Amino acid sequence: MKTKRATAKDVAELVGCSVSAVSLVVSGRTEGRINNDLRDRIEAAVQELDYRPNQSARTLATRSPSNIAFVCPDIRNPFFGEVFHGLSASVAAQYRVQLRVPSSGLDFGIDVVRDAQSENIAGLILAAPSSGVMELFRSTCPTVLLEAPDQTLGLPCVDLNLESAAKGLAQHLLAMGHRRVGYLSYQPKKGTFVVRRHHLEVAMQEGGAHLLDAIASAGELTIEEGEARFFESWKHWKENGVTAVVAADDILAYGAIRAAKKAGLHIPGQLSVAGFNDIPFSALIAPPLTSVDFRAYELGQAAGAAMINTINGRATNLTVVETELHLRASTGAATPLKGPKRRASGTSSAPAV
Amino acid sequence: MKTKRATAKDVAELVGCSVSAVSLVVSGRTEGRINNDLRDRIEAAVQELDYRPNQSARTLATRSPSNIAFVCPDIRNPFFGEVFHGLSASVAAQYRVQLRVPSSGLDFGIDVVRDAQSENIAGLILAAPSSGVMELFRSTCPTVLLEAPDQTLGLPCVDLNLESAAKGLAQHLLAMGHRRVGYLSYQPKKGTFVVRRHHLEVAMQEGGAHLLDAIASAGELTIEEGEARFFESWKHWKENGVTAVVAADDILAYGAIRAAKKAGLHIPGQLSVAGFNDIPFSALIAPPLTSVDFRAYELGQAAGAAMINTINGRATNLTVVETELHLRASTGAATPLKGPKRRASGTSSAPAV
DNA sequence: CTGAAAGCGCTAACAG
DNA sequence: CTGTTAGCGCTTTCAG
Repeated sequence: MKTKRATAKDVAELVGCSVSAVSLVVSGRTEGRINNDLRDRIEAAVQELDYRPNQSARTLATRSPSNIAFVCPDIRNPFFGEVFHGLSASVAAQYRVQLRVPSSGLDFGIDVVRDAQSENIAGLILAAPSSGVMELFRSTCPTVLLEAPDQTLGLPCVDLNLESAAKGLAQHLLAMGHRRVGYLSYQPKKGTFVVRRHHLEVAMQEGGAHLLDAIASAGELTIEEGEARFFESWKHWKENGVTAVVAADDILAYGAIRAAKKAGLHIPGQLSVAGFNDIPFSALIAPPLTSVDFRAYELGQAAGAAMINTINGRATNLTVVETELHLRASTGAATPLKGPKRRASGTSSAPAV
Repeated sequence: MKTKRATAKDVAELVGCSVSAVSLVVSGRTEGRINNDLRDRIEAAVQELDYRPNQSARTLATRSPSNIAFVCPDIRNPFFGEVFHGLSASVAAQYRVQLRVPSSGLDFGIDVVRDAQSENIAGLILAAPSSGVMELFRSTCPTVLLEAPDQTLGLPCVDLNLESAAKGLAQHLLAMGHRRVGYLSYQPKKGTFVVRRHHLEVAMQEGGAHLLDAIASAGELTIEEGEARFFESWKHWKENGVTAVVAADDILAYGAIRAAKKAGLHIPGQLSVAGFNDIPFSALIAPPLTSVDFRAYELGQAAGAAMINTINGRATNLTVVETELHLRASTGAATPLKGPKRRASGTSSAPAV
């Protein structure tokens, strides 16, 4: 069963020729080098032995690796799956892409990056790297950063237009009359999350509104965490007249919705909820979630294109992928209120749909 | 910037020693071999040059690869992300795992498998391989199959207990009075889906009920496909008195729910819906979906364990991971009906929640 | 047209 | 204790 994998030497011995001949034949550069008879015999032997060249050895010899590594924090998040898909498709003609994620926990550390670097890879893509990782990072091959605003290393980046995303969301909420908005954050030190919150806050303030942070930010990107952080913060928010909550990511928003429902709040009657990312499930939950579409597939494609350019020495500094706000039923008009502070005592129970 | 990666030779030259010395030092086997002074100087040079051994070259030399490849159909499906996570964690002490997926399309072909095999890998894990792939497959290293019932090659397998899953679901539906159940299938030639449907049908029949296939099975695992197939089949189902629909996967069930709602059907009042997989979002949609939990993380862990065993020559034939039925609001009592056939003409519109 | 030889970066015997 | 040698599987000059 575990037939030892055939090597070029095996083929050569079977045919009675040299290894170089089989090398030429399998790589198809037979033109004017190998006569047709020999070629046919080699090809037959290749078939028979099911020989396929050892890619690692080939890479070692040619110094032209055939795969690029994609490192991301958590592949369970459908967002990264979609990014991976776009990336993979856009480089498929020339490279295979292999995914690397932390074996456990919430985010990748420098170790995962170094593991990837220690293989022979043509390029490296780092998705949403933490500042901790970037401090320790040393480039050893063409590298592209994805979703890494604030990282001022000279590396090519592909970022989302988070400013327009946040601004769009803010304007929507402002137009609906929201002046006090709770914010459920995640990884407050990671560039992409810093920026989301920042632009949202700026835009809200320009509209004369305020962002109120949750008591604590989510430690993990799970529904449960979103739920727990919401419960923890709700008293504080309620006392300060919060009429809408924005979550740093849809998954947390799901948790917020669940918690709000459990607390007997009607959405959006008593509380509006919105998120970032717009993963496909956001349109299906109850109520459908207002969210900013991050165009994950495009992001992956852009990363692939940037990678190819970088490998070819035409490094692009920064690519920006646009985002799109999707308005759904989870956001609605703010409950009318009089002063800047209101005591939303109890709940005037509208049927929680 | 793109400082050429340092090699063992570079380190040796800087220190003025042989490459073997640095090899011994970096791999920590310095005991009684290298004197402390030399060791320290080498370590200093390693630091200075930021030397890290080329893993591919090391593998080539030692013939003991350090990573295992995981091939799966579609990483956008959170199920596989979770499996990957479990797998990754369970082999972390000894191996890194790298993911391989098709660059586009819905399923991996033999090409993806061969790409993986052509690297130096310690093991290969194939998730839900199609029969087409398995026909062409030739093992070149320890291989473990995941979710591959019906594949009678002599390879170690990790499967779900699909029989108890389907039986549990059937019994639930039977108890609720359902006698005509629509079935929304996906990839009807892939082992895992064949088996899901089969056991469901058998269990339904034992209870005197029938499974009615959709007009066509879903070509892709997306909400849209589920929706389209439902619409297409609903007339047929309705005419035959179908009171519940089971989807081969939760994602399709989401589509069915959306379609049913659009058709003005109340769930579960007029139609019950259930799925397989129980991805985390299933508890959040409206209405929450009754589904069979596939324990993705455990499945991944089991695959990791089976892999380790196989590598160590103690191949396990088959590992079965249990499943668990989660009852939620999407399933309820069948609308009372008189004969085996009922004309559910129109819709007595109960408010679609 | 074809084979022998060198070398990619590393490790593992074996001498000194 | 340390360096030299050989070789992992492949590609690539360079002679013949």
